[in-house]
Amino acid sequence: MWHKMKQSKLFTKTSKTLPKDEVSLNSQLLLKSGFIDKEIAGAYSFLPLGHRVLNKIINIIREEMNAIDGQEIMLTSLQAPATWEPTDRWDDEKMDVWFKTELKNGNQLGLAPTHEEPLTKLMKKFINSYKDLPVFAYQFQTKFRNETRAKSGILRTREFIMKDLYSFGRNQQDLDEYYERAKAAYVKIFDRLGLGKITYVTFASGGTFCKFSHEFQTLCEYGEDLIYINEEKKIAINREIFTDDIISEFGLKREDFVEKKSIEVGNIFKLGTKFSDALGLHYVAENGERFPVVMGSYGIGPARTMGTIVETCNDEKGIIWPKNIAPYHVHIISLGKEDTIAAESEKLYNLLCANNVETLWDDRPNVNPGAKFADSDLIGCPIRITVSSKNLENKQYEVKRRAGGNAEFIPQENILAFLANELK
RNA sequence: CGGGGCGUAGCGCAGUUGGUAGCGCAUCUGGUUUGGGACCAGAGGGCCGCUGGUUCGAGUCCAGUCGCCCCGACCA
Repeated sequence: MWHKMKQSKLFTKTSKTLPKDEVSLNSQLLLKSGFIDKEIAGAYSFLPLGHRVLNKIINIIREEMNAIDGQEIMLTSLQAPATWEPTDRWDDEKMDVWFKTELKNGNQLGLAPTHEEPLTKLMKKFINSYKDLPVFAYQFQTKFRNETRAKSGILRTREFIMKDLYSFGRNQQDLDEYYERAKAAYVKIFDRLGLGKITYVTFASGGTFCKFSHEFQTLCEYGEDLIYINEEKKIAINREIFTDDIISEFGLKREDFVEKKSIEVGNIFKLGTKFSDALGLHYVAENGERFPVVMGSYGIGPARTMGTIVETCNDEKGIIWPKNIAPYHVHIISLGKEDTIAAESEKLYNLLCANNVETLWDDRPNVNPGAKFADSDLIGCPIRITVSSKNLENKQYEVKRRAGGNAEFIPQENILAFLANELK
C-alpha cells in the first residue's frame, strides 16, 4: 500500500456543494470529501481515499479470517442456471434479486447475489473423505442484487463487495465449534474497526437447521433495522423474532428491553446440510458410511461497514476516521508560500513516510488556510500537523487530533515518538 | 412494487402572460491576498433528461417515456 500522497497530485477534490437529492449522511460526507462517486442509483465507485479506507477494512477482516483458518479464494460472478436449479434458487420467485442476462448463444446467465451453490459445487471436487474436513473458505467478492429500492448511500446498493466465508464440517459439532470461533472473530473485527462499543450480537431468525442465526448490529439512528436490547443480560434480539414466545425463552419480559435502531454489518448462519443435500456434497466417514457435509455461512459487507463508520463517526465539519482505517494517519497542512515552509514540510513528510507513518501532505501553494483546515476536517485523518512560520521559529510542530481537543505544540525532534504513541 | 417529490452549465439554483437562457460556486487567464472555505478584472462552459404533440414560435403548455431522491412494502 502506498503510504504517502501530496494533495496537489490527488486527482479528487473536495466540494462545497452536494447534489440536492443526496440525503444520507454517509453519502453526503463521502461524496463531498471525494472518497466515492455515484455511478447510478445503488452503484458507487471508490476513489483513491475511499479505496484506501475500504482496503483497510478488508485487510482487518482478512487478518481475522486467516486467524480462524480461512483460506482465501475468489469465485466468479457469472452463473449458469444449472448450478442453482438443485436448490430451486434460479427461480425469480424464490430469489427475487437476480440480475439475469444471456450469452451470445442464447443461454441464460446470472450475476451471483451470493455464493452457496457455486462453492458447494466446487467443494465436491475436493471433499471426499472425513480426512478432508473441516475446511473453511472465504472471499472478498462482488455481489449483485437487483434491489427494488437502493437507498441510504453505500448502505444498500445493487453491487457491493461482500466477505463471505463458508465452513464445511463433518457434523453438527464441527459446525457449532467453528460458529463460535467465527462469532469471536467478528467481535474482534468490529472492535478493531472502531465499532466495538456500539455493535451488538443479536439473535435473528434461523432457518431449517437452527433456531437462531446471529447478526452484528451497530447502533445508528439512520439504521433500517430495529433491535431490542437487554443490557443486564447482554442480550439483543432482532425485531422479526421479538415475540412473546422467544422473549420468555430468555426468562425476560418485553419491558426488559430497550428498542434501538441499528445497521446490520454482519451475519453468521448455520446452514446445516441444506446445500450439501441439494447439491450432493458428501464425504465418506471412517466406517465407510456416507454423510452430507455440514455447512455454515458468515458474511460482512465491508462497504456497508464503511458507511456505518461514517454514519457514527462524524461532526458538523466532516468525518472522524478511527485510526485503524483512516485513509492516512497524518495530514500535514503547510501554511504560507515561503520556500522555507515548503522545504520544512517536505522534510517532515519524508521523515514520516520513511518511518511508515501514512501521510497526506496538503502542499497546495495557493490555497488559503481556511480552505486547507476545512478540507482537513472533512477528510478526517486522525492527526493534523500544521507547518507554519510561527511554529518553525519555535522549532515546533502544531499537532491537533481530529477527534477533538486543543492543538499541542510538539518539539520537532519529538514528533516521531509522539506519533508512535498516538497511533499505536 | 405502491405513494410522494424532482430533472435547466461539473454542483446549487432562477427563468414573469409561451418570444430563442441567466446568477452563485467550481474551472481557466492576470493581479492582489494567506491561521478557519479571500478579493478584483476578464474568459470558457448548455440536446433546458428524452420522444412526440399544440403553436408562427416551447425551458415554459399537453402526452408518453427515462432517470434521481424520499416514505412504505420487500430484504439468509
